Amino acid sequence: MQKYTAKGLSNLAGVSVRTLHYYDKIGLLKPAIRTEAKYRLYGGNELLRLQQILFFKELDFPLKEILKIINDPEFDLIKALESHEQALILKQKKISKMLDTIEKTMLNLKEKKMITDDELYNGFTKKEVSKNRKETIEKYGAEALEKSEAYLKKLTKEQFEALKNEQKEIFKTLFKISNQAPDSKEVQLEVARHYNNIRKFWGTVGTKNTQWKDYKGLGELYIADERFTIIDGKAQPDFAIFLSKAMTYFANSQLK
Amino acid sequence: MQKYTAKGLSNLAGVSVRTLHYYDKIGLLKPAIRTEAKYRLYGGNELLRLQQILFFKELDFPLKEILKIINDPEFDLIKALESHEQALILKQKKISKMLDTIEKTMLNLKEKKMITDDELYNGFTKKEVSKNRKETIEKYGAEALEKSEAYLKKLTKEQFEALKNEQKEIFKTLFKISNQAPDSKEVQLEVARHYNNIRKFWGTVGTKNTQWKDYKGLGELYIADERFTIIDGKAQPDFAIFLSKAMTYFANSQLK
DNA sequence: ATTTGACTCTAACCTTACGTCATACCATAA
DNA sequence: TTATGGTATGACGTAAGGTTAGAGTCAAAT
Repeated sequence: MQKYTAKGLSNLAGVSVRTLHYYDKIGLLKPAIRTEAKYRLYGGNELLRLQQILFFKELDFPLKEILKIINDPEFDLIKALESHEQALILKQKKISKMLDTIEKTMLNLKEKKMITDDELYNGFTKKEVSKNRKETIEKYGAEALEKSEAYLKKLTKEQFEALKNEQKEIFKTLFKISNQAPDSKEVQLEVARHYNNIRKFWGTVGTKNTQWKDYKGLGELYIADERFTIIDGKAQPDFAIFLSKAMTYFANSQLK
Repeated sequence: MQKYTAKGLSNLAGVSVRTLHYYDKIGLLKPAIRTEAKYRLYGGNELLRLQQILFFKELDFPLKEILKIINDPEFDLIKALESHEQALILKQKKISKMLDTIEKTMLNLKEKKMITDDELYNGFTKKEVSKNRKETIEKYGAEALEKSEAYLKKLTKEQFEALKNEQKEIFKTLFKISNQAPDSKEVQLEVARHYNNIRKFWGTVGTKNTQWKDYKGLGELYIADERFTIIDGKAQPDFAIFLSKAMTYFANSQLK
């Protein structure tokens, strides 16, 4: 009868040598003999037994169960298969539910979702857009703009509208006192209100640390996209810069 | 803001306290504060964060993945959901395959399958059957008979027919030399042939040890069921006893 | 005869997501 | 004041092996 070394059997059956060691240890598949040097040697019977093991393993039976099944001929195979079948059906149902949930979640996200590039810059001509981008890049670097846009695209439309509309009042108040220093007490107080107002859109996503970074990024976004700082119908780029400075100061002061 | 103690949050969210400890340790959910006595206290934010965690956990995301998702707002949630969806679909397909295989296996087993009590004793009148059983019990004990019958019922029809028919020749040879001692060399040689012949029906099921036990059980079966030892049309109960002895001797000698 | 290179052995630690003690500390009500 | 019950840390256990590490073995090539 032919003998297989560990590697040999491993190659034949497509399992790792470690697996054979393990099966040996737990008594699932002992080698036919051990050489003088303790080498495992398997014969044809062991190959067949291994194939049986792999059959049940394919069906996701735990090894302990497999051990029972092939060691104990008294074992009621049909019953085992039936109960295993039930378990698998349950698993399948659970997965179906999860798939449903994922489907719904994605639909939700996609529906309320992501502003397209077009939407992002609607109301501007392409020329204006590229000019705006160019200027922003010159002043703040390409990275800052990229981060701003990436952030913006992650907002839902809902959040985008909220950003544009819900804070008009705070912005008006801030605009009025924008002759003061960005780090003055009065300005900072109003910025704090702005922060609290906006924070709810982030929910609990992100650590506090990343939220401060986001908040600074939002300031840069205000500079990059004039629509946010339209006060009484007119864009106010200087105010956007003032605002960003005030926000950055606020975030930094909160960081420690 | 309201505070939750470990148990409190655990009750609210339906997770164990140990889970909270664990999430704390791996940095997935830190308590808002620790009291003087190191007690964990969670706030509303932590409750929300925990609910997010549980949402993804429900979808079978590993905790590491969840950590990334809710800590890094840059993380592409949709992509993550999509790839997870694919993984789940694959899982489902795999399970479907397994269910198929199980179905087929069970069909196979049931088709070729299990001898009914009727079949087991067809050809005998009920009286003869109960007499046979009674005698066997008297001679070998109830346990031996039960084991024999249990074994027999686990055979497929195919195997049952094989047992009845395929060994006629070996039996005839053995019958001829049944005047010798059961442990004589010549008898044992023939028994070895019988063993090798029959062993193929067991395949690789069972350890060698249990196979020897089975072989002895088979000997008792021959005594209990006269159909196996019909030589040239006549039942040979004495031969059955002789045979069983020879088989037992063979099995015992092989055991060491 | 020796040196490679490919294998082999055992032992031990690592992984996931906690459950389950063990031991000691803390808080509150009767 | 004690009984009761919550809390903390630490350590071990789970399933099925993966992954080194250190040491021994085998056959072929030099």
